[in-house]
Amino acid sequence: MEMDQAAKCLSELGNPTRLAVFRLLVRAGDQGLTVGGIQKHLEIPASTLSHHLSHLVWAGLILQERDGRTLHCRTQPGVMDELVGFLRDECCKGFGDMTEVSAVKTAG
Amino acid sequence: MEMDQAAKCLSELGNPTRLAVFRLLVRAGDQGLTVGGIQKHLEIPASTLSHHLSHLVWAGLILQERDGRTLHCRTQPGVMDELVGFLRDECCKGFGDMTEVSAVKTAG
DNA sequence: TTTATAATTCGATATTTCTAGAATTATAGT
DNA sequence: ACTATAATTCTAGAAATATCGAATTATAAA
Repeated sequence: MEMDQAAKCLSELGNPTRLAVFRLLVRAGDQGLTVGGIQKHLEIPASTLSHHLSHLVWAGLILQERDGRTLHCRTQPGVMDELVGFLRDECCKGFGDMTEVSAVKTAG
Repeated sequence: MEMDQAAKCLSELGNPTRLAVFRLLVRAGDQGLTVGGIQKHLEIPASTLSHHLSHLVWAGLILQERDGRTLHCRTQPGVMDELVGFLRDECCKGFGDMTEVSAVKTAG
C-alpha cells in the first residue's frame, strides 16, 4: 500500500463513528450488514450514516452491493492486511542514526 | 490498546503532514531528531510543525526530551506495535453471520 | 397507480482542523 | 545586560468535516 492510500485509510478510520461502522462490519463477517442494519446497531441518523459510508467506500475500506431496495455493506477483503503491512514496513522499523543527514542539510 | 486510544492514533496519523513527521522519526531511529531537524527535512513553518508535534505527543505516538535549547523527538517505543495489534485483533477478523442479530433488533 | 420502504442527496449550520505570521518564553553564549 | 537561537503560544482567517432534517430517488408490493 502506498503512503497516500494509507493516509486516506488512517484518516477515515480515525473518525470514531467510521471506526465503529468498520468494526461492526468486520464482526459481521463475509455477509456484512445492510445500511439499515448498521443504522439499527449504531443508532445514528440515516443521512449521517450514509455520509460516513460513502467515506469508507471512497477510501476503499468497504464494499457495497445492491440487492433490490437494500444495500449490503462489507469490508473490502485484504485492505486491512495491506494497511497493517504498511504500518509495519514504514512505521515500525528504524533506519539508524539520521543526525548526519540533518547536519548536512543544516550546513548546505 | 483500547478503541479510544486507537482512534486517537489513527486520526492523528491520518493527517499527511503528521504521517510524514512520524515516518521521518521512525527512520531516524532511537536517536530521533530535533524539532529544528524535522523542520529542515519537511520545510514547514515552525509554528505549524509545533502544532502537529503537540498532536503526536498528545496521542502518545512520540516523545520529546529537552536538552538545553533543543528538543529531541522520537517515536514512543511500542505504540506502533500496539496499534497494529489493535487493527489485527479488532479489525481483521470476522465473527461470522450477524444477520440474525440484526433481525432480532428489527423485530423487537 | 398508489403506498411503503431503503437509502441517498440537498442544504444549511455548527464544529473542528489547518495554516502561518507575530509575539513570547526559555536557554545559552558574549 | 545584550544578543542569538530553539521552540512554543497567541491569534485570526481559511478550509475541511460533521450533523441531521427535508426532499428526493429507486425499488418493490398492493
